[in-house]
Amino acid sequence: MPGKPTRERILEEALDRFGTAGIDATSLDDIARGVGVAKQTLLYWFTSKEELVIAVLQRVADELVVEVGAAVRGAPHGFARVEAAVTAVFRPAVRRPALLGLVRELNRLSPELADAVVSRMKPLVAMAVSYLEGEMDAGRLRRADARLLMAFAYSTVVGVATEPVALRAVGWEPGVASLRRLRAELLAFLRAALAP
Amino acid sequence: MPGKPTRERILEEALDRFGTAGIDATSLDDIARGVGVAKQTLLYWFTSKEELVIAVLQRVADELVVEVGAAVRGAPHGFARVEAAVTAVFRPAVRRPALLGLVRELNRLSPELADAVVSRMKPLVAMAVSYLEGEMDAGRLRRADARLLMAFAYSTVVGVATEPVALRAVGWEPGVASLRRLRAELLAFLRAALAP
DNA sequence: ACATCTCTCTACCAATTGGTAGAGAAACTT
DNA sequence: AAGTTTCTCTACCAATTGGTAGAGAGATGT
Repeated sequence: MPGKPTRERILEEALDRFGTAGIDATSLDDIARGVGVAKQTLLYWFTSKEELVIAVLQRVADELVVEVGAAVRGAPHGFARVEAAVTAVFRPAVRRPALLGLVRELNRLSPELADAVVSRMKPLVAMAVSYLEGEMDAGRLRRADARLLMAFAYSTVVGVATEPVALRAVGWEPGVASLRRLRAELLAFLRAALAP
Repeated sequence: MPGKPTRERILEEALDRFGTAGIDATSLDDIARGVGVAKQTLLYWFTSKEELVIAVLQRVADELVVEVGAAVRGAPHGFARVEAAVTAVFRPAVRRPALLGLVRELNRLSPELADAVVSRMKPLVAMAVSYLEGEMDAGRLRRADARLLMAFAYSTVVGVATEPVALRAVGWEPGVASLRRLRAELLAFLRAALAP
């Protein structure tokens, strides 16, 4: 039982379930059973399911923002920086597929909730956009609508990371080696798409 | 009440709900209420929820395969053909966002069900892959793993079409004009990514 | 006229949903 | 030692879930 405190374990289990099965399709009983605790223990730590959802979303948003932000700031300029961002998104996605799956759940959340999460990401987005525009001005990236460009890159990365079925449809089989090649091809794809 | 037959209206309503809210999160009562009919009428036409799910999935898969297949076959060679495919996927996605949303639901289906749908798409995938490889051999497309290339392109298109929240996060606002620009930028993105 | 088939309904059912009430144990304060 | 706070539990609850049983209405065939 010990190790991490109960609240922590609830949050992690909820993150996994919400991200893979979907929020609406995950019951408090599911989570409680996964943690090995009574459902009422969840409702002690989070007074309602919605509160639990909010807590999980905040955690995911913060984690992603911090992780990606750090990786990007630490990388040299040029495409290497884009590469660092992609890798930073990709790593946790592989380790924990539910993470990006949860980001996708945003689309079926109430607008207020979704907005709350999105606004946390705003600074990171703004930073990325102004960086991309700078690179375009310097001629190091293809000139285009930087905001949409980012949306496309995001879609591509998150899509690949969260859609095993689509990858299976094109004959891809999971594994460490093939995963490495997948990332390499993905970066080549993005590099070509962004090159001037 | 009349117009389309009941069974048809059930299928359409189910498609919309499954695609937007998710399959598990959609109850038979929801669908019945949407159609304006008693829940038991659903269970007359489809003996269980699973059967309804299967019927909806088959319809979506067939529709997409036929529509995209026709568009592609009718287009000239080169990138124009890719463009035709993207447009063919994009059009129904805009008209009916639930369509591609449902494709995403595949990831949380039972493997057997997902496989059944995927195998219907296999011929189209095979055709696309061999076409891409031909173009690469002819030097009209960047040399790369054609299968992964397709997975990336798919992710990008479907992601943009089904994730309004992500688009809002980069400051995009829906509308006919901006939608047109979105598609133009998306095609430019793909063209750059695929160009030799 | 009668029977059959097609379709939709009302009336239930057991299981599961998110949530409430409150008991019991253990660990701090005083 | 007594009281208070922190944490987890059992026992419920009304509402909703997917699904069953079967009645009734309307058309069609004989």
